[in-house]
Amino acid sequence: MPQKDTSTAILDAAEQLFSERGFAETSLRTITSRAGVNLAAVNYHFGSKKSLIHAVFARFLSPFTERLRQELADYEVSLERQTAELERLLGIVFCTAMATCEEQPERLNRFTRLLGLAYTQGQGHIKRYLNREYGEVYGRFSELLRRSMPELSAEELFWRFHFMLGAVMFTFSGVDTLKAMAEHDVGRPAQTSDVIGLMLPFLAGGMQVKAQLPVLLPNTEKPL
Amino acid sequence: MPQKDTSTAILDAAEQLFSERGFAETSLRTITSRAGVNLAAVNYHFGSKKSLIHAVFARFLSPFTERLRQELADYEVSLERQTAELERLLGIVFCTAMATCEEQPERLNRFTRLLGLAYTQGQGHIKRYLNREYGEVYGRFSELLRRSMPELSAEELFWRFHFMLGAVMFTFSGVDTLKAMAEHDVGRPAQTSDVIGLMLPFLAGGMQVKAQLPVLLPNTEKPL
DNA sequence: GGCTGTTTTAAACGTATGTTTGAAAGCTCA
DNA sequence: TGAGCTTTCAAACATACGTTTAAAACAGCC
Repeated sequence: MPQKDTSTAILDAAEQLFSERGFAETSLRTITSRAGVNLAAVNYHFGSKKSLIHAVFARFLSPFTERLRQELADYEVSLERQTAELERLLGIVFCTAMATCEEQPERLNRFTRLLGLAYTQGQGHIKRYLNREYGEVYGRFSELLRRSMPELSAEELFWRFHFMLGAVMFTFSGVDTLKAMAEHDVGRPAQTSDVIGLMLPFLAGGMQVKAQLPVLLPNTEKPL
Repeated sequence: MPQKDTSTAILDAAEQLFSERGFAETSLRTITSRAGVNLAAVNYHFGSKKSLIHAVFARFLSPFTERLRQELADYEVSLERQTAELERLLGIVFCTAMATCEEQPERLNRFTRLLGLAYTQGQGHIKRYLNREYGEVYGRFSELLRRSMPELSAEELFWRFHFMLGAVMFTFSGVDTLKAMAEHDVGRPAQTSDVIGLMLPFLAGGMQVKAQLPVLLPNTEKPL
């Protein structure tokens, strides 16, 4: 096979290593030696480590957001004939993500993990980059989400949306570890699509549960 | 006021800085200068950066797990007279956490963020330490969780538990940012207890939703 | 006051990192 | 073939890090 070009060798190694160890914990030397290229190649092809990180995100997110923009537009049109439905909207996002890397399903895990790292780990420049570059599609999605749950107050929608985001991010961040644990505990191996199948009802159930004031502090009557 | 002891000054600074930037991104020099102590003090009092990280976790987790162990034992006893109930069990964990740092409510956010970082970020030694030191209480909790949802298969319970964990971790990891966003978007400030109040129904709703095979791939009939 | 053990300090050490350099190698097209 | 451009390479650079050291400052106690 024709050996792959230096830039993509670097991107492949970086994507995998970043997702395994985080950004700060992965050195350019580790990346370049894994990729089988010279250390200086990163600075030659990408300029800096920061730009390499951005490029790793862009390689996945650009095709993904392109597809998603289209899918959301179609969905928006379809709303004129049928009613908004949460699970369908969420399904679109998952399907678009899976379709974006259908020849390498493990990339989906790696990538959600990268997104989770970008959100939780410091490295403010990543969040700024993502927002600048892909913030618009995100805004369109959350508008459609709002329309699919018109009975929810803005406040409840905001928080529930982030609860959902957390469940997704966290799960896919550690999905390989979790799959191994699941196989060990439960005795049955799981595929990514199985996990999504289990997650969708959970998310929809949490999003659509009737709002209520719960007994916030069950134990206030006993001495703490 | 009597200036605080060197060790706790270091722990305070480390707890805050780690939770803001992550472990690898926070240098001992930043920590000691924030704490107003000499650089060598960390190695003198804690031995190494690793041990400092462990100590940061221990300072919160030891009292917390101590309380939680007791609360769970009480709950277990109460199960002999009343039926298991998910929201009550979850409420116990939240309340115990809030009670552990009731004079400094912002520590709860910081701390969940640290736990989230420990889970998602590499640094395998942290996970090993946490499991070794506090794994037992976790096991007791998950057993009680199982009992509160007897109708769920082991597989579904496993995954739903981690979806829930993700929602909690992610939310509290970024709860300060999220509160600010919420105030900006929704116009109403939120307290941590408000967030918990909104989260509990979401979690319970997702956990208890009737299992079903959803239309996994809504769009398979259209060309991708 | 002077001794003993503890704590603090400034300085240095060794190592790892991201980046730069300037020459060598490879490639394209006339 | 050979000029002109792109790409690779080994080496060095500057900086930041965690850790160690040995002397100074401090504390408690006889």
